[in-house]
Amino acid sequence: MTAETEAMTDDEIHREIFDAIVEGRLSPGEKLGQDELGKVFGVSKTRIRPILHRLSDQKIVVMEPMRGAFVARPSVEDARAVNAARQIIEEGVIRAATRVAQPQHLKMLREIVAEEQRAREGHNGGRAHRLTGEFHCELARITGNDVVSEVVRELVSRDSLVVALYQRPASSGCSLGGHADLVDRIEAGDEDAAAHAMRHHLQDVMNTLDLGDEGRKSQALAKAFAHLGEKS
Amino acid sequence: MTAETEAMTDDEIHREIFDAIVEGRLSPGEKLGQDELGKVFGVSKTRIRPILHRLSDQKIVVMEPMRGAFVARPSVEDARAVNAARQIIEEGVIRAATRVAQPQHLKMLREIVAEEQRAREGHNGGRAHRLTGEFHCELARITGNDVVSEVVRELVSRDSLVVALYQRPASSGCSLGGHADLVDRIEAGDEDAAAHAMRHHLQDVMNTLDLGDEGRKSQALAKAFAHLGEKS
DNA sequence: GCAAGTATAATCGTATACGATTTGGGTCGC
DNA sequence: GCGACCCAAATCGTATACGATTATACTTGC
Repeated sequence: MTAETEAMTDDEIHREIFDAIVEGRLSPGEKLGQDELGKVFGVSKTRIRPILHRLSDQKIVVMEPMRGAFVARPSVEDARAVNAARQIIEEGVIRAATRVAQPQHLKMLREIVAEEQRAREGHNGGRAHRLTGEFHCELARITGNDVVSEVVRELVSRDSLVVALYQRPASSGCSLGGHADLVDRIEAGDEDAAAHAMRHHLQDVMNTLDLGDEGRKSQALAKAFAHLGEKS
Repeated sequence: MTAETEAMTDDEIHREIFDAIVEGRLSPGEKLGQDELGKVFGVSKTRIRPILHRLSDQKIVVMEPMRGAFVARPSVEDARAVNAARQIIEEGVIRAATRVAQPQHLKMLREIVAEEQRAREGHNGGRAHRLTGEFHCELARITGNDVVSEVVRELVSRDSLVVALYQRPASSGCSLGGHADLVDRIEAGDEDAAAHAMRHHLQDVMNTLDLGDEGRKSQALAKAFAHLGEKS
């Protein structure tokens, strides 16, 4: 269990929890006990608390006063806000990327798209989703600006929780051609077309989500026992 | 001194230090002792440490291991990176803002521009600079997206330290017409022109800085005693 | 039998205490 | 006189300890 007998740095512990959440190993709403995490990583909760606060700043954890930390459970409004923010910010990103993109960059992007395709064909939804995020991060990296990369990375990680909560069961392979299309526009050097495609791509992703039934966040139980009663 | 006998929440303490840095009350490089801050706010350093870490995540404080926390002292590369990131991200922001701007929004922007002008005429450089940041934040607010507003706010705050370090002494009133021009483009509804103007505006701000002499960050002492010897 | 009130256990938030590391000054040797 | 070494004071980082608050289970009255 505590395989790491070696001392872990705060950043390592942070990344461990961060990845566990973004990759779906920890589900939204799950409790993150301080003493419990402390025992897992072999440290005291004195070091756990600031890490939880940091995750809270990144909006992938929520801390309820005197109750503890939980994996964030973004509301429908949050989901729409993050997606809208991505439409605004990543428009600037893809415009900048289109201006400076080199053949090597396009090659890298196409490789990710291909891997994504393979993952989908193998019905590996989790891996496909990870690569989707990776694509957008790599796109940001083309700008050569670490600050931009960090911002995009944060937004993408927040979206991970959104899809974990609101993804339609059978629609893991939705916007198949979206990314390939973006690369084409970038390669063509058509900045306006690339920007337009990006906005619609993100809008498409939004539309594949199941944001209609508002109560899904608290309907996990209702869904689990749906077979008991059909009415209400 | 500790006027606040009432208990302050962590966020209040955070904001207090944050504002002190952004408004220039604390200069880049200044030491932020944990025990010292604890005594100032009447709490223990257990509560100070996470706050310093949070400021460190926001990149306006740096924490050197086993040495303590200091007000950040962004390098020339950092300065360029933040400005470049703003050019990329705020292009998306001003495009989105141009699409949805209402007369009331333009009125608000023009008021800020006017106040800025007055502050400059009154040779109140500090206030003028604060309003410059306010302008960009208000622009982001037009999008109606809190996530975007937060991102812009963070970038603007980081730029505060850059100008505190690299601003040319006599050039506090540099890009006078820049903001008014931006509002005109938005009012005209010309998205491309607004985006173009934004990029050049940020580039202009960059050009007014004194990034040439690389060592300015550690030349505070050298400059203070420049009269002693001209050679070196 | 069920609801309300109470007591206990568990957990959070903060202060205090203690080892680890750095910094500045002083001393010794050259 | 100058540099290297060493020691003490200060500060950081972490663990432990303790009050405060909440959740759970039990008891009691209706």
